[in-house]
Amino acid sequence: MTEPATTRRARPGREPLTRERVLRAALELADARGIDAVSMRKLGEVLHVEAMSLYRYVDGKEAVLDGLADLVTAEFDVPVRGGDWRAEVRRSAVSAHEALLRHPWASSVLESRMNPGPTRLRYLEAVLGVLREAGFDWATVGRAFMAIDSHTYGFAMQEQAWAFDPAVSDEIAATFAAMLPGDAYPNLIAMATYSATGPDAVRPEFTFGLDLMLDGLERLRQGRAGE
Amino acid sequence: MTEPATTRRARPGREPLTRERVLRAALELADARGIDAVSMRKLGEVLHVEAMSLYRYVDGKEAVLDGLADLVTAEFDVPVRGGDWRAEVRRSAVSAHEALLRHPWASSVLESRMNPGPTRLRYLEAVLGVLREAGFDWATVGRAFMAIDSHTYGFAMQEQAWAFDPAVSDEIAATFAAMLPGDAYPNLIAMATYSATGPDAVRPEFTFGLDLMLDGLERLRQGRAGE
DNA sequence: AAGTTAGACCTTACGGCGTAAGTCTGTCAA
DNA sequence: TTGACAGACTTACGCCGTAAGGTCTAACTT
Repeated sequence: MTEPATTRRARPGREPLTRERVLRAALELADARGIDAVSMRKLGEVLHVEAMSLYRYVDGKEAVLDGLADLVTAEFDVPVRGGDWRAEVRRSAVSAHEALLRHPWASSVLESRMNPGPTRLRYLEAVLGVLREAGFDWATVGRAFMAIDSHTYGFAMQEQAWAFDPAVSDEIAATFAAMLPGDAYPNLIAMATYSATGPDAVRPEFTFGLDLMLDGLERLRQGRAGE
Repeated sequence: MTEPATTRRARPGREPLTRERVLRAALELADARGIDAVSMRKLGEVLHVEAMSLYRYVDGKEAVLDGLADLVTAEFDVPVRGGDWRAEVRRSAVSAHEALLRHPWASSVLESRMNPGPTRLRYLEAVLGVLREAGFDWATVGRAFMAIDSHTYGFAMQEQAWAFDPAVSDEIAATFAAMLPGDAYPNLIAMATYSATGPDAVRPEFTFGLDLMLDGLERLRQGRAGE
């Protein structure tokens, strides 16, 4: 698509639209009313513009989602070289997870995006760099990145799928017990009971799986160092 | 919705519709033409029925997706008690991953589903049982399950996002190098080059992250045994 | 000053979607 | 014979993304 070059002309009343303004509006819309509310028409409405006008700044709906993905990715902490690889990778993963929780719609959007945006590329570059610098060979770097990234996105999505209405979270166990065919699911019921009773006893913990993998990687790294 | 009870009457020409037939048709449609092709109208067309007729057997589009999710979940190997917990959990995770690859549309559908279906509940029950039997406390069982499941779904989705057209996979590196601003992404380019050159050198490997976590869990379990 | 131009925006239209509401039509129980 | 009713069809509404083309206006020519 043709970039609208430097703004030479502007309408009197309104400040001019830009790709940036469109995407920012989309982000607000998604945060406020969910990802399904992000339609070209509603987006136009928010910007006081007809839907079709957006197509001058954005290649279509899919491009809006790509842009949204990049905006959220920009909230990830980028790991820095030269430090403790494990701490850096952990920090970036944790921050990514937090960003995904801030924007509940984001996990599914980010995860289904082919064609990474510039921010994603920068993030990728940094993580690969840190891992490589830590001494992993390229094959392991690739696998480690895949594993950590998968866990991050996958976990955030699962968290949302399990996010029942918190108002009734105390009653989940009871509901479950009533809902399920009698004694067919003892473990499920025990689990539900347990997680409902204790003070947030089994609140999902992103770092559990993350640390399992980081520990394993570190062990792998030290094993290799001895070769 | 009111279940259509035992089939008492049937139209002459056609065999009667059932919830099962609807879902099976949806599965075929999704496999053949992608999840976006699963619309009530197209589904009706395939079944030689108007879209609205489907609503007698199925609560709506969302219920079709729920049903689809359950059908795919039914392809997962269920782990069995009494054996090696690690081998059983691994086998079930690997089979789940394979099922998700067989139905490329499935990861996103499964992952976004709240309200698990009966098959999912059975699967959950079995995995929880095996983990519990292995000696983990409930908190760890919950976290372990979350971690493994997240990795499974997350990995399958990532795999698809990275699945460029295989016909051009040799040229990815070149494309990348040309596409990216010069020397800003050295690691990315090195990685791309590496994975493009070697004989499928960095083909994504689901079991890498999975084994990292299983190893960690086993270590954790043995640590606890000594208490 | 007048004419031209190009960017920004709007209008219309098409084909698709999910589904609420209502209608027809055979079959079977009474 | 009649009435109920399951199983299908019809119509309609308000969404959606976007192709194609039109219009307005500020700024640049000349």
